[in-house]
Amino acid sequence: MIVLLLLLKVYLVIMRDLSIKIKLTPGLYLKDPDSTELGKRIISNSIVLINELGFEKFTFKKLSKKINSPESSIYRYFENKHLLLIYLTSWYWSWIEYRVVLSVININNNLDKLDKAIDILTMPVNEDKSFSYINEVILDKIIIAESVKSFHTKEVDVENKKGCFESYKKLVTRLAQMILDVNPDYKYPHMLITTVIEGAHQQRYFSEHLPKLTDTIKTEDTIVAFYKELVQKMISSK
Amino acid sequence: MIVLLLLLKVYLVIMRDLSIKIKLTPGLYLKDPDSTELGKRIISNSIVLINELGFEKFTFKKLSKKINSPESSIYRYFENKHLLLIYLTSWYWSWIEYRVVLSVININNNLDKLDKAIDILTMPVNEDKSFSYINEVILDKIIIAESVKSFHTKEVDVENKKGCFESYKKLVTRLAQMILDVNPDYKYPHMLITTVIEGAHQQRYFSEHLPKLTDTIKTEDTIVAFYKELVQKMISSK
DNA sequence: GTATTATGATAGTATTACTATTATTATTGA
DNA sequence: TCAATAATAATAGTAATACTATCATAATAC
Repeated sequence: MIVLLLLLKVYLVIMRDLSIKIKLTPGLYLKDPDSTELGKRIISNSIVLINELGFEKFTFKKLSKKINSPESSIYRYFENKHLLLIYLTSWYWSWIEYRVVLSVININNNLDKLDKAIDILTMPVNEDKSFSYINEVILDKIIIAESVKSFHTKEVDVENKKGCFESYKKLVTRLAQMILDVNPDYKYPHMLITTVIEGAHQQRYFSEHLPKLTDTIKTEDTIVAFYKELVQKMISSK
Repeated sequence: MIVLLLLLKVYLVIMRDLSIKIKLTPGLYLKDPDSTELGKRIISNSIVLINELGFEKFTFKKLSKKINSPESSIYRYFENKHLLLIYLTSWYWSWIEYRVVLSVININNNLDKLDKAIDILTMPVNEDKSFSYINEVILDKIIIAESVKSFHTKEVDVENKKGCFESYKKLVTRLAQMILDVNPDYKYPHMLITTVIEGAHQQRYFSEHLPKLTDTIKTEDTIVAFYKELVQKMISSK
């Protein structure tokens, strides 16, 4: 009983610690949106609006109407909508990493750990985990539909130097290490992981919009199964 | 000797046939750019300019300056720059399919055929095959950097109905069939192929801009090797 | 209770993404 | 060969986008 309570405490501390840690590098914003009420309204409403309009048709003007604040106030938080998108994706990847860490903490077999982690990377987010002011279900949709745009720009090298993609790199690094923990000789852990992460998102997008490009079945989750098999076959020595 | 000449003739007929076949569905354009001098200048210069500026900063205005024709003339060929991008990617996938068909025609082992096809899907385009007025080396760069934007929009479903993505689907269907020719029991041929195609492009992009997300080595082509192994391991009936 | 900071209100600008109109060539076809 | 047709050029214009600037006001901190 005491052990259980202790475990629970460890959980909560980690959760609290990590939830507080979803503070992102200052290179992403002009003013930390997590530090004010307006900032939080910008984040939560931009998620809804980007999902509704798509990133191309989303503008700060429209967002300003939605939150009843002047456009110029939004510009005090983010240089432009592209950096806001990077902020959202960074938050997302940090949140995914937090969930990976949490879900793996009481597993002591490396293969099982990796398996659990792949689950989190490839499964869709179905319920809002009610992480403060961010709707994770909608954010997950945005990531599937829009996240590739965050790094497919001419500014990618400059932004990369500024640290804009650290959250994603951190997650990939962690998972690459988890692969190496299972098979220390495996040569391409980063390629494998990004193939899985981006591939799973891509397949989800295809199954909704371009079903001829995939083989998903409505009733069962073929995507998770496919990428789990992929990882297993690739890292099995021999 | 006669056999050789006959083979050559078959080659040329196929080449001519396919090269002529890189006429794309009329849903993509208002006026076929392949039918006029101006249309061809629009295509060839847009490839160069999109590569230079990136798709976001590319505009019909800037293109019109480059080709010394009014902006309104470009609008007579394409409704907007997004449909021009779809046109370019469609042309690209049709061209890739043409190369796949050609490279595989004199191989009679299904596994070797697939292997050769994966080569074409995953290798970068190094030399301009001088296909008329289109620079395939630069086009390949655009596809790697920008092609995901062609279908990651709110209009994807409408455009899909108009046939905008038929070239890509046709290629994927052909390769899925090639997988089934090797292993008729394999369940996810489309997923596997899109994972390979998009994955290879993604890894090339990462190796240039976000190297922490991949494991490529400058000296050798790890990307081709990685995805070949992936396909082989996935379809081998264990 | 003043200094600081955050937000609101308003205005303005260059560029983008188009549409429209008319003039001028080039091509076709009778 | 001349008229009709089609294609392009030249020019103008508009609403929206992507910002920047300024000043007033409200909230908070010391």
